[in-house]
Amino acid sequence: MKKNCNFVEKLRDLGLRPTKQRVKMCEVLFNREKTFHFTINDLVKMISEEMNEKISLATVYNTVHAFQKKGYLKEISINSDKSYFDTNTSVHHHFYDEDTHQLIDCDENDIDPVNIKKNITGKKINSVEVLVKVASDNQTQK
Amino acid sequence: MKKNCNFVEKLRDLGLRPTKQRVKMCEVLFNREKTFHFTINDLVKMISEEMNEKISLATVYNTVHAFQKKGYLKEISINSDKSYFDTNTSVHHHFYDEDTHQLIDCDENDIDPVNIKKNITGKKINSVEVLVKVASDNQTQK
DNA sequence: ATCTAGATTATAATAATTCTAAACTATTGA
DNA sequence: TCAATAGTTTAGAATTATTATAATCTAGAT
Repeated sequence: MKKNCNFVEKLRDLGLRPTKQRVKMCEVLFNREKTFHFTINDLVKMISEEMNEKISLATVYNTVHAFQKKGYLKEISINSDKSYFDTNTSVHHHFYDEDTHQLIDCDENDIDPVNIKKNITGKKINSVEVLVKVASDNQTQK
Repeated sequence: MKKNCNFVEKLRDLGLRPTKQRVKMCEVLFNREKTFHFTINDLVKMISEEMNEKISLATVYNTVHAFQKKGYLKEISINSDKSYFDTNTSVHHHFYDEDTHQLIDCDENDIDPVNIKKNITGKKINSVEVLVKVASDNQTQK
């Protein structure tokens, strides 16, 4: 997606102090061709394996939540014992494979735009997320 | 919704042994005019407050999951520290109020049917859920 | 009435997440 | 340049939801 980005500037733009840890996390998360989904646990592993770094678990949580609040990451609504995040912050939807527990991005053309005809009075719509749960053809629904 | 249902028969039909605890839970969950959403914690409270009964937490978990597996309850995909269940098992969608953390059923007419144009090869669609996150008009997105 | 598979229970264990408070550091401005 | 400070990181403890365990109990069959 982005290459050799100046994450220091990007962080400053978001109003986040560009600490060593945050810049490292930006590199792991955003210095890639493709966006992807992850859990906190995945991310901690990536940091230690890909970057050979150790960032405190508390900092990983803090930073992911800071990025999320600034709209730099998106949390995906799926009922699971853990939280899933997405580096793709554009409006898009997901397939969830109940066999493999994998999340797969819906292509823009896979699902027609969702038409909300009536909203709750006095509220504004922050997001519209579609989750399509799929499983093997030859098994009963979980 | 249902009144004076024979929950013993209903449980048997589902292939679940109609124990005292399961019948009590059916009464709390399904002996109402309206369907509703709850967490395990809500349910435990309802059992002790409305019915003046004490059912072990493990049994409440077991039973809710048994009901879910049999399609008598539906789990709602929302990212939260706890799981939400719905006594309305028909296909319908939800508003989630980020201010009050309340789940609200979408009326059948609030949202047009979601049109999935392309599915994952070899998989069958088990469910399509839309979650519309809303918040007060006069505040920044959470 | 007895048997037994399935259910219930209290409690322990696990796992994700948040809290805490001390140590550290990026930025500001003298 | 350097100290002040507000924001950040950290290890570890605390919290919370959920699942596992293993002993006891019970609905339904014989």
